[in-house]
Amino acid sequence: MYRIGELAKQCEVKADTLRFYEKHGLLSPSMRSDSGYRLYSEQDAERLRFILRAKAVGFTLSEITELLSIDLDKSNWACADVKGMVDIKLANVEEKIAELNHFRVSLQRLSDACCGGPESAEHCSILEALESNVEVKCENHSHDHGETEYKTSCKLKG
Amino acid sequence: MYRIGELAKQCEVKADTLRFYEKHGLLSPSMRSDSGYRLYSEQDAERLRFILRAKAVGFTLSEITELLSIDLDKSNWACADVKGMVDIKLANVEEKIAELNHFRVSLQRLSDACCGGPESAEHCSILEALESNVEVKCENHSHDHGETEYKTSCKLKG
DNA sequence: ATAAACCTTAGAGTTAAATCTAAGGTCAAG
DNA sequence: CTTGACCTTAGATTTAACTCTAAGGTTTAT
Repeated sequence: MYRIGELAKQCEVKADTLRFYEKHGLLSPSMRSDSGYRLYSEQDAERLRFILRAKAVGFTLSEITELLSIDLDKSNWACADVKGMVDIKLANVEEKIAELNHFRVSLQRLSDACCGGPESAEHCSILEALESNVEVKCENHSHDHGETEYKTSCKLKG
Repeated sequence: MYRIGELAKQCEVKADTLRFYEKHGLLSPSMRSDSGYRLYSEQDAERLRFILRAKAVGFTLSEITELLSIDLDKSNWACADVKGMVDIKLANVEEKIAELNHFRVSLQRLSDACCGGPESAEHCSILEALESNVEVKCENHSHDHGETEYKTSCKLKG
């Protein structure tokens, strides 16, 4: 039997987290000591590891609750059910990745459009792009800082 | 001048959101009507569009607050400062993408390992992977449901 | 016997960005 | 003159997953 701090350390979580999981029905210690300390069995520890593995692949705690209840009652569930959950989650994750990729591309464009030098930001392409509804379309840019020699290889398209 | 609902509709946000932005110092209407209604100028509307564009590339509201204050005081900032913000955000977004890709790969492996059929989940590879510290290593799998003919092309590695 | 390290509880706080509620005032149309 | 759509405010709620606080009890080592 492990006390809360022992199990926490072993699984690299905080004792707080174990209390939190208990409050939310994910994991309860199978015993209490005479003085009321939580005592976790090896089975409890395994359940915790299940939870942590499921977290590591991206499931939320409420999804994990569902997975745990399926796991305890496997014979009443089909593979299709379990795979369905994974596939929904996968679609979910792919959607978030797509959104972030959109951010990434836009940010990269902004970054590429700006010289990043010590010049005043008065003509900064990034700020200009945010000010007007303009799409940054290129990769290299030199500001017009009133100098006579520069190359402008960047086009803004409204 | 636009009333709150008009500007909200025009920019496809809720009036609540505009009040929220005001409370948090991002956007205040330049006037109030005699009866206390918020009245937004075209300049206010432009500021809102700036905010929404910055949001669309992934900046948080507090980052946008910073961008707005730079934008209003450009001459005291360098391109490097602005590009720096974008690059930090970009790194940030790339980190999140990497994390989600990790999830995606793990989920894909789990999904591929499971037949997804109507069979009982008693021998489901997904649940087995979550139960034990096993890595799913392959793409195709048929369960051993006690049948005599099947192919197991999936290996689990402990 | 006392200090340090551990444990208990209930409940509040954190983060981000809204969203909602209640109770009421304003305005234009019919 | 009343109905309905709009507006006002302050403040509570939402979501997820913790994290922290306060006030106190237990264990272990010296």
